Amino acid sequence: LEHVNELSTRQQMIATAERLFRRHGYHATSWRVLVEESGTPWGSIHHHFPGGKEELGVAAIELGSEQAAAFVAGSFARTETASAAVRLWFEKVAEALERSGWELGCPIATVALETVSSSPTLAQASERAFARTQGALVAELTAGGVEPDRARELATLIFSTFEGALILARVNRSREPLLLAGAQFESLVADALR
Amino acid sequence: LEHVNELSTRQQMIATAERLFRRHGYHATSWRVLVEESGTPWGSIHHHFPGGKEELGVAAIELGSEQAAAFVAGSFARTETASAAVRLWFEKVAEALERSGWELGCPIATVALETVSSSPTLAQASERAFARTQGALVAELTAGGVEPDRARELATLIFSTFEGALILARVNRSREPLLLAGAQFESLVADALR
Amino acid sequence: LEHVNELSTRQQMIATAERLFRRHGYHATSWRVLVEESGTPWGSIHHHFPGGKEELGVAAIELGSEQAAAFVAGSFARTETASAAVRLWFEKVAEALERSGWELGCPIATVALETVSSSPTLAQASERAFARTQGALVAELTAGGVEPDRARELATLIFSTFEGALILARVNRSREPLLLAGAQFESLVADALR
Amino acid sequence: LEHVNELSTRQQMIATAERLFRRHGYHATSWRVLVEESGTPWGSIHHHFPGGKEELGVAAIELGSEQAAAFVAGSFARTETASAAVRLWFEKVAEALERSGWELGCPIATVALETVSSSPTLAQASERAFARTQGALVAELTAGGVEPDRARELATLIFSTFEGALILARVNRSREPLLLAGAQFESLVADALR
DNA sequence: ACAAACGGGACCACCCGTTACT
DNA sequence: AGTAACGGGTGGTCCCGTTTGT
Repeated sequence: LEHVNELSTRQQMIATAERLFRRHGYHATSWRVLVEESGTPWGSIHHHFPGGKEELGVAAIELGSEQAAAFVAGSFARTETASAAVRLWFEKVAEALERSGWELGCPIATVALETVSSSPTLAQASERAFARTQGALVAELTAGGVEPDRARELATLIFSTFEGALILARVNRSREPLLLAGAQFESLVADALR
Repeated sequence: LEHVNELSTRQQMIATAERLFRRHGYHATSWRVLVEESGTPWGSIHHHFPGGKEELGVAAIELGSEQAAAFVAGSFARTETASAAVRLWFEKVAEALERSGWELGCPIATVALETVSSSPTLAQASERAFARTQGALVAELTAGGVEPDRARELATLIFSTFEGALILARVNRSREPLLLAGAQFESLVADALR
Repeated sequence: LEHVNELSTRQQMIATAERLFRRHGYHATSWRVLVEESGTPWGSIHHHFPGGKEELGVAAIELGSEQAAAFVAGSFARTETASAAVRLWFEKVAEALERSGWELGCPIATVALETVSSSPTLAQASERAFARTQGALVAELTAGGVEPDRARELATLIFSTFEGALILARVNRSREPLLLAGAQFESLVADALR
Repeated sequence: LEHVNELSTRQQMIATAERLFRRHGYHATSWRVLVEESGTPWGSIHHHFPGGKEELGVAAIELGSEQAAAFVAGSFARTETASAAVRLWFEKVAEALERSGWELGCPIATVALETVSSSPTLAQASERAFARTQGALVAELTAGGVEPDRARELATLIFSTFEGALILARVNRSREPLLLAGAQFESLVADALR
């Protein structure tokens, strides 16, 4: 029973951190706000994260990439063709973004940009996180019938656009960049399937 | 003469801020570091930026968007077709990024992501800055022969990809995402020119 | 007028620090207590001591050694022979210690012992401070007629005993160690004068 | 068997504490560092030291005074006259101090100075510890032929000098203060033996 | 005897904005 | 146009003691 609690405290901190990092970024998220939002105890911070805030950042980024990869997989699971899956993915993300009041962007990008030039640890975590998400996309495209080399190329392109469109959509408070990209890549992937 | 000096001090602060924001982001850049890096006087901060750090942020973002728009225009000026220009743009940015030790990313994106959900002033400045850069791209594409409506769509798509590829390139320390996108959009723009 | 105030704030902080370091040592003296005791503003700490607590420590140690050297000189000024001066010095220190409720020991020794193995900066400051005080004693002994080489030896011996007796007197809440040492060195110095 | 283990763990913690207190003092020595250095388990702290850090401090000081008293006795055991013993004592301590990289000073003085004005418990422990060491010296001098009253006086003087010279030697990274004092007291004790 | 987590609080560093004065 | 100091506040880290459960 306690084991559940222990897991829960650390996990709850990470989940809250992931949300706060998405919204306000790494530096603007303080431990104080984190414990207030998550309802977890101050005093256990150092116990659960002996590596300090950096360790929290790494954990949050990892959680974010897991969720992102799962989101990709979910879109492919719900559609018949890879091309439709890509479109659905972009559309669902656009919807979720709008529903959050344009607040919940990519859980990796903000922290990555803030820390890539100052914290090697977080920079590597960001790289791994992007690679994992992109890897999920490559796997799904290949499974969907795209030739492996082309799948890798396409995934890099699509994922780049995804990240950029997510930023533009958030700043412009508009789904358009994501929807446009979704439509464009639907046909591009369809071409690759022939 | 004095007016020149004042302008110069302010301008120097903004230029240094633009560089530091690109590298470390908004919150991780303090006035102290700024005056150390720029060699400008402490005491003039409030005089030149009565609006505080936010005003500095707005100015830096504006400077960044001017430079980005000029960079786009430069690529189109140096090539014959719009499709070649897009490719050149991505390639040149990739080169510049690598030359900076993968440190100098987009001057708008980092600050935008950090502040979009907390500072309306900076959020609006980011939106305007993205719009200006994207607008330059639309103008060039139209001037290059792309049909206006398609030019707007293409510009949104290309710019989205540009922003995302810039992030991935920086985090992965690789030009590939930018080069891949450049190549892809060269043919897409070429299609639009027919 | 303001110049006076400025001097006063930093100087007041140092004076209070010297007192607190004497009483409780370096690590047990916090900035919070310091500003409370001295009535100086929190916000100016970093302005007056950009080097942080270490810089405060160095300044306090320097002040302490100045006062100690002045105390030595004062004893020699008030007596006719060097031997009587040494005795008077030990006696006056013993009185002062008792009057302070056995709280105000050596302003250098505590900080020195706490930091000699961890802060080179403070270790050097301690060494300089001891050297200055001991140097004052050498100068006075020489001026009093002791042969220079013997004066240096005697000063080292007397100062060692002074520091140790101060500790024992404080811990035992007794003037005896200091008085005993004073009496012993009176005759030793008298021997050196023949 | 279990009893042996328990004793050993506690004893190991005390021994490590004694070393760390000598080097860095009481306040700069944390439980975390202690368990890391000693390799003893976290969870046993409260079991072995229900009185908290203060109890550890008392135990370390007691251990220190035992070792110091034994060191004194050892010097007297290895020499024929009390005067030679005193000199040997100072010389051996000077050697040991230098061998430790000028890090291992008196196991009592640092903690004593840090806590004498804030923790009555530790202050009393320090007083007892000094008294025990000094008492060993008195006993040896008396056994060596010094008249009891003079032995007490001499011991106070010598021990004062010992403590002070140990500080100066450590801060100056020089054996000189200890050697000088040893030589001086050799003749002083020799005088007392006549 | 040990382990894991809680829990509040304190540490020093540093932040940004403002004021008084040159 | 620039200086120096003020001023409150928060940053992340770490501390020591306690509790709960093996």
